[in-house]
Formats: sequence, structure tokens, C-alpha cells
Amino acid sequence: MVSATLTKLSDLDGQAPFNGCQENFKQPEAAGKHLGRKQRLSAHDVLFYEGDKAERLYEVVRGVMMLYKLLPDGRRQVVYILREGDMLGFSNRDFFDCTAEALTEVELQVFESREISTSPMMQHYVNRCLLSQMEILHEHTVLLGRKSALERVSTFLMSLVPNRGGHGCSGPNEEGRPDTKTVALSMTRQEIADYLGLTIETVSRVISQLKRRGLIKVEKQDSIHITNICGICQLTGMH
Amino acid sequence: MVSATLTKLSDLDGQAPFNGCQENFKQPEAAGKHLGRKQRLSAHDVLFYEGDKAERLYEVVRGVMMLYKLLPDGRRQVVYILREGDMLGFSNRDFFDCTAEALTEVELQVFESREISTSPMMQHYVNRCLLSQMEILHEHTVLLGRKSALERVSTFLMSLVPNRGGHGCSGPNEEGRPDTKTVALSMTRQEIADYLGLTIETVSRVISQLKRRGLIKVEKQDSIHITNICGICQLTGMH
DNA sequence: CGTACTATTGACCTAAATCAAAACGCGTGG
DNA sequence: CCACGCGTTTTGATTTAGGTCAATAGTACG
Repeated sequence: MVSATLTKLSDLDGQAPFNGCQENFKQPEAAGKHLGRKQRLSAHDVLFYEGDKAERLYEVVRGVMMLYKLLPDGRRQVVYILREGDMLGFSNRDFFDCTAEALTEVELQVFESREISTSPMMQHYVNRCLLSQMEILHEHTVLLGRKSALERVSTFLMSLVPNRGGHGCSGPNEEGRPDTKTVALSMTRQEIADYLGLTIETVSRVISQLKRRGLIKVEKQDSIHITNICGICQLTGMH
Repeated sequence: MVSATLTKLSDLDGQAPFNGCQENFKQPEAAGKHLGRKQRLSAHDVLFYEGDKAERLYEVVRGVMMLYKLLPDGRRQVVYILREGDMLGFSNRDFFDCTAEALTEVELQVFESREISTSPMMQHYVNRCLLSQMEILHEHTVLLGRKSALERVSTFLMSLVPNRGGHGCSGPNEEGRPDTKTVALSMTRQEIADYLGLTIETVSRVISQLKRRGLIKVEKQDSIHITNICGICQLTGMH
């Protein structure tokens, strides 16, 4: 539907991917003259709260963040996980509808809303970004509305394995090669539970079950070695 | 964040809201020269299936539609409800990620993707549209992840009462005036269940409970008279 | 009116929540 | 290096909200 092949907005500012130094600003073509402001967050820092005035957009350059909403009695639902290249800070009305919190150390590229709306190229990129988030949100809606605990956790694990499970799934690479991968959760059990619409105990029990079944090994609390990717994939409810 | 005040894309074509006749095309300013193609659907017609090639956008001019996804074993999750003024047909990759089906008789305005991407005004409008859908999706995520059956059904009913429950909630209009409203569901119990992540029986039981508590009256199967809006609102989990 | 959905109600079951305790990590300071 | 203490995770026992299965009751339509 749209044709751009950009994968990171910050790349608009130079030929090479942005790598954390302030040196190479070229003020290029259509991209506009944003200040290239960077912002750093420590794990669990809040970038903005639900209800704050929305004035900037952010791109995650490094690290992982989450968007969540709270009910008045304290129930929390994590609504979206943002990784490198993802954008956040969109708002329809003038206020954020979610709270944004860092899950790990994070490095952000900051854009003033004005910079975006004056650059067609950025507009276009932002649009793409929204569409991709929407698709993930749709998929997550199915997870929350219709999947069992085992299916939810399996789907979550698969989401951490690039190029597997999804549409362009490369399959279990025909030859009997490893089909194995170590993934960093970057989230506590509580955060995973709040993302998957479960309790911490249920998440823990499912992980133990997968361990007992020999599909995964828990290396550190937040680092899981998947010993049989295809096996996990079979449990997502999508096959 | 964006400044437009348009509320319907089809209005771009003339000063007055589009009202179902093909007469008044003005080929105006920036809006571009789309053909103004109209399409009609009967209840339960499918506009497109998940996986179909995405080539057009649609605006709901009249009626109600839903987007849904199916799991291979037949479980269904309704992901979004579209009403007058809403747009559908967005896609990130080149294929639809959901199936779109009419819930009632529907009248659509059809746009070729090309028309959209060449008109900045339309781009801008589509952007707004996406942001608003995203916000509703976030809210629905909380419903599916964290709310009880009673809260889900109450939230659903409140979503059918304009200007109540949400951010600009006008409150129970201080004077002891009615605080009453009849809403058209435009959905069967099964469709509501699939939207709220429940079973048909649970939806039915909750509705019966609200009836017994004197908060609603079921007029026809798909028309509910809410006798105490504020009472329902208290049950949404958001107060 | 009869046929055929659609919705409601009831009885029972189960997956996940809740409550409670034990085990594990992990950083701190001796 | 080890002991201590705190937070997180795991495990166990029990409860419960909502699911499943089955029968009945509406409602709509020709």
C-alpha cells in the first residue's frame, strides 16, 4: 500500500544507521531539520504518563519499552512492547492514552510533533509505523480474547524469535539442524503476565511446564533458551 | 497533534456531508479526483477476507461492520467494530490481516489506495483515523486482558451511548433527568461474545443479570433500553 | 402455523485466579 | 568469600468465574 523501504526513522538523517553519537548530521533532503535530540532512560523510568500532554514522538534506538494502561483499582494491562526501530508518542486527542515505561536501559531519538507534520517523508514513515503497530495489536487482541495460557506464553516466546511463526515463517529448516535460539525476555514475570492478560503464577507455571516438556531451558530469569522452536510454535494456537 | 477537524473523509468531496446520492461531485481542491465509487453490502456479506490483496480503502457511510480474525480451529475474535465515518482496508504488508464483514446493511465509499497516497489531505485524514482506531484498540486490549464479564458487557453497552463513559463524559446530568437511552446493538449475541472474548452463554447471562437489577430492558433482541446509564457506567471497571 | 434460527436458563466442569508458603537469585557489607 | 536480607519466582492447595453441554423458550419468516 505504501512503498517506502525505510526501517528506521532516525536513518532519514544520514546514509548510515544512527549509532548513538551526535556527529553526523547532514540536514538532508526532505527529512527536515530536526535537532537530533537524544534521550536516555534507565530500566523502569517512565517516559510519559497516560493523560500527559502529547508534544513529541520518540523512536526507540536501543532497548525495550512498554505502553500500559491502569484501571482505577490497580489492574494493569500492558498494551504494546516497543523494540528498536519502533515509534511511540502518537496521540489522536492531545493527550497520551497510555503510560510509556522503559523495560531496559533505553536510548531514544526525540522528534517534535511539528517536525513530523511538516515533512511528508516523515509523515509517510509514521503512517507505516502505525499500520504495523495496528497489525500487531490485532494479533494481540486474538491472543487476549481467545487463547489459553499455554498458547499465550508460546505465542509470546515465538514473538521473540525473528522470522518464525509469523507470515514469512521460514519453517523448521528442513534438514535436522538445531532449531534452537536463546531469547532475552527483558521483562519480569509480572510484566509478561500483564502483557498476556494472566497472573504471574500462571506465567510461571506455564514456563515450568515447557521446561518439563523439554522445549525450553531457563538460563537466567530473563533469558530463555528455546530448544525446539517448532515445538513451541505448534503450541501457539496458530497451527 | 494534528489539526484537521474533518470527521468524514467523504466530506472532502463537497461542502455538505455525503448523504447517499451520487449527485453532488465537485472534483474539488486538494482532495483529488476519486471516482466516488459507492458499494453496498447486505448484513453478513464479506467485504474482504484475511489474506486478500489490499488495494482499496473504504469508508463506512452507513451501517455497521466488523473486522475479525479466525484461529485454525474456528475460534473467532472480533477485533474492531466500524460505524459511520470509520475507515477500513488499511494494510501494512500488501494483504489484509483481518476479514471485514457487514453486521447490518452497509453503504461504503471506495477509495483506490493510489488516490490516498497522492493526496496529502487524505493522507492526513487517514492518519487521524488510524490514531483514533489505535486508541480504541488500546482500550479494548484492557477490556480483554483485565476485565470481568460484567465489566466487559457494561463497557460494551456504554460504548453505544455517545458522550458518556469516555473522556468527555457529560456525567449523569445533575438534575434528576432521565439518564436513559435506547441503543441498537446491530450484533447477535454470538458476535458480541466474539468481540468481548466471552461465550454466547456468558453474554446472555450478564444481560439477564442487568435486566434483573433493573438497569436495562431488552426491547427487541438487538435493541436495549438502558434505564440507568450511570448505573451501567459504574460497572465498567473504569470508575 | 410450522420451521429454524437465536437466545436463555440450568447443571456441571475446568482453567486460571487466589492465597500461602517455600525456594531461588542477587546485591551488600562484613 | 560468605552470610544476610530482600525481592522475585516457583510450587502447592483451594476457590471461582466463566466455559461446556444440554434442554427449553423465544422470535422471525415464509
